[in-house]
Amino acid sequence: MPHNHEELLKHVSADMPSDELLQDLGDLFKVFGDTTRIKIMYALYEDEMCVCAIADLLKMTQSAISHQLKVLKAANLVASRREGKTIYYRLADEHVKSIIGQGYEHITE
Amino acid sequence: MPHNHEELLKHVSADMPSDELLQDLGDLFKVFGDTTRIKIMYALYEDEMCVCAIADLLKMTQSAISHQLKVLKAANLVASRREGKTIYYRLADEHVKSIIGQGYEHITE
DNA sequence: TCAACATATGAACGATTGCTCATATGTTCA
DNA sequence: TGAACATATGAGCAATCGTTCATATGTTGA
Repeated sequence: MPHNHEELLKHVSADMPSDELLQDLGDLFKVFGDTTRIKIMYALYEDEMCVCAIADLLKMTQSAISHQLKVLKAANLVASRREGKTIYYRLADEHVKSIIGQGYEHITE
Repeated sequence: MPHNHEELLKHVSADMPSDELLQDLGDLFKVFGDTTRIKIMYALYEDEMCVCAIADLLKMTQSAISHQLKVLKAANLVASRREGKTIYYRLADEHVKSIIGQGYEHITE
């Protein structure tokens, strides 16, 4: 007979967040899971930037950057403001820095 | 003439980590970017668990869990020990909890 | 109002990902 | 040693992802 985990499972599943929240968590981290988006967030670490400056910095097309900014914005990781023709993006809150910071610590150990 | 960001770019790119590190960061977060793996990490939050207990808990096949544990282990997010036929997995370090914790805070605001 | 600029968006395509299925490896006990 | 159990692994397939290309939207100044 395969071994029995009934007790353990009862305990652990009681402490598990809802499937919906776990799905949202995965979706959030998926946004961090791409080098281009990580670079964009790092670029915005200190100051806001317009789309074409980010494109110049990363040597990528304006379109590619724009698509990724949309993803970042949908996840509430960046915010933007318009100034004439230009749109400036900035990090939306401190979580971005602390999440990246923790990741940084993990890989540089 | 499109507008000029030379000064800004010089400053920002000086503060950017290496491409290799940014790639590693993206790869790390990619591992967090899947609901199954998030669930596994949550299951291990309090205590170690064997593979079949995790499979039972998540109602998934042993094979699927085993594949994902391999990904988690390659990223140094979980560690394992053998006890007879059974292999117990546990979280590898505190970064897992703090990264998930920061993500949790971000989405529950 | 129209040309130039800045950004956004939709379709399409190649690459990556997560699961399943079949099977292999490793361990215990009779 | 061989049957039963626990886990790992490789191939294959559908689904998702990130980019490009073409084009649309929005803003300014002449």
